[in-house]
Amino acid sequence: MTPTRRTRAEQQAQTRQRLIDAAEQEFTARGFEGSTIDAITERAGYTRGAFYSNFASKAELLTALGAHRISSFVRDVLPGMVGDDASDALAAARWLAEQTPATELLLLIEMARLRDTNPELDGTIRGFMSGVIEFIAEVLPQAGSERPDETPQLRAMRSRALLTVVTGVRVMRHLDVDVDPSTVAALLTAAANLSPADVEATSSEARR
Amino acid sequence: MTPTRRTRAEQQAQTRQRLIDAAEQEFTARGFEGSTIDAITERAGYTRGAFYSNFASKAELLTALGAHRISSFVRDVLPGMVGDDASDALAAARWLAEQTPATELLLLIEMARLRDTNPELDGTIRGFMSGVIEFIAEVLPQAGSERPDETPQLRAMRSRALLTVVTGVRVMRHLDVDVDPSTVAALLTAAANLSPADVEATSSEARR
DNA sequence: GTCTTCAGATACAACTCCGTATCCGAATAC
DNA sequence: GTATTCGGATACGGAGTTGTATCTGAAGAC
Repeated sequence: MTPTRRTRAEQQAQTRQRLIDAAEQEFTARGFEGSTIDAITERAGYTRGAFYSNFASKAELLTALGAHRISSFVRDVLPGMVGDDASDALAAARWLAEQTPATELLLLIEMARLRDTNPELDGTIRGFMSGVIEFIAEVLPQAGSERPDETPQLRAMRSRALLTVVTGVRVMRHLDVDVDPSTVAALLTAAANLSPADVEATSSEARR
Repeated sequence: MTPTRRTRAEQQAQTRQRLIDAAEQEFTARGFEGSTIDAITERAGYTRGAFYSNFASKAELLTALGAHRISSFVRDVLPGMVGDDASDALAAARWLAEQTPATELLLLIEMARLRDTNPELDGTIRGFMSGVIEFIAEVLPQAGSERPDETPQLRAMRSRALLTVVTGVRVMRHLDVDVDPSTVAALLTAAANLSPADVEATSSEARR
């Protein structure tokens, strides 16, 4: 059925990966403490023995999962979100609306809550976020390439603003609040086109 | 030490409230499944007996906590966030930045994750969100009262947009990403001043 | 003042989960 | 082909958690 690996190293790598995948599903469905090692291994098609010969503890599995998510999210998901087809803000908004529940985001939030007891997660989270922000900053200019005045700082600022909006939308969706695509699109373009002038303007304008 | 209530009803109400407060701390610190009834009751200064004579299960306590949070957040926290002193967007942004970790938001996210196993949470979440959105919609006009063309729909739209941005910022902060106050301020005013024209513009503008 | 009721404490039984210790069988080395 | 190594399975002890069942002391009724 599944193409069986041959060498021991390949075999174990596959086992390890399946455990990580299963853990992601369990974690997002039941939370970290809510997930049991038995449930994870069973979902992956193994027993507890397989788990303990690959990881020392549940926390270590979480760390491994975080590291795995960093790369795959930046490589596979983000590009469709900011670049390419989504250079149109409205398209990006629709893409956001159609996305399946924000698994990695919820995972990140959970990891953040576990920082106190598992300090090693701190680096994982930080790495993930800076990776995402850098990626967005790189892709951003394509959507507004007619503006040559962009400093790296400005791009970074716009990137963070964009990520903030995207995150907000995803959380709202997770909380069953509908934000209609045109609103999302408007927010996205506002974030992507932030300029120092805008920022100056805000305080005086709102101050009436 | 603590002013002791007299009647049974008052006494029990106090106990119940203390259990709810303790539960909130435990839940936000360790998550729902991560918290034990023993830890909650002990933190509140009671034993398991007190718990089971006030709640049928941990899930019921969570629901009670959610209901309690709905009112207190809308009454006590939100006003400082959108109205009054914060009619200045920059002030609102700073207020956001200074806020302690977004306890009720994290609680809400956790509750959303538990929807599948506890369907009654669905109504709680929905009630909370619509309450917040309505509140923002009511307070909003004060900040931009010179615009008389506001339809209820537009106000609702702006309210949702604002809440989206606020939520995004709070999550970013929880994930240790700094979004500087001026950026937040710019996003907030953009959200608060959304107009149908903006929305129309986005698609064509971004489409180049 | 006596009796009743009930909030909360204590004790207990069943269950679940974790981690280790032991075992098995198939790749690797020779 | 035989010996060895090691990924993964099985078995078990121990700790922690939940829910119930029973008990107690003080508030309320009369």
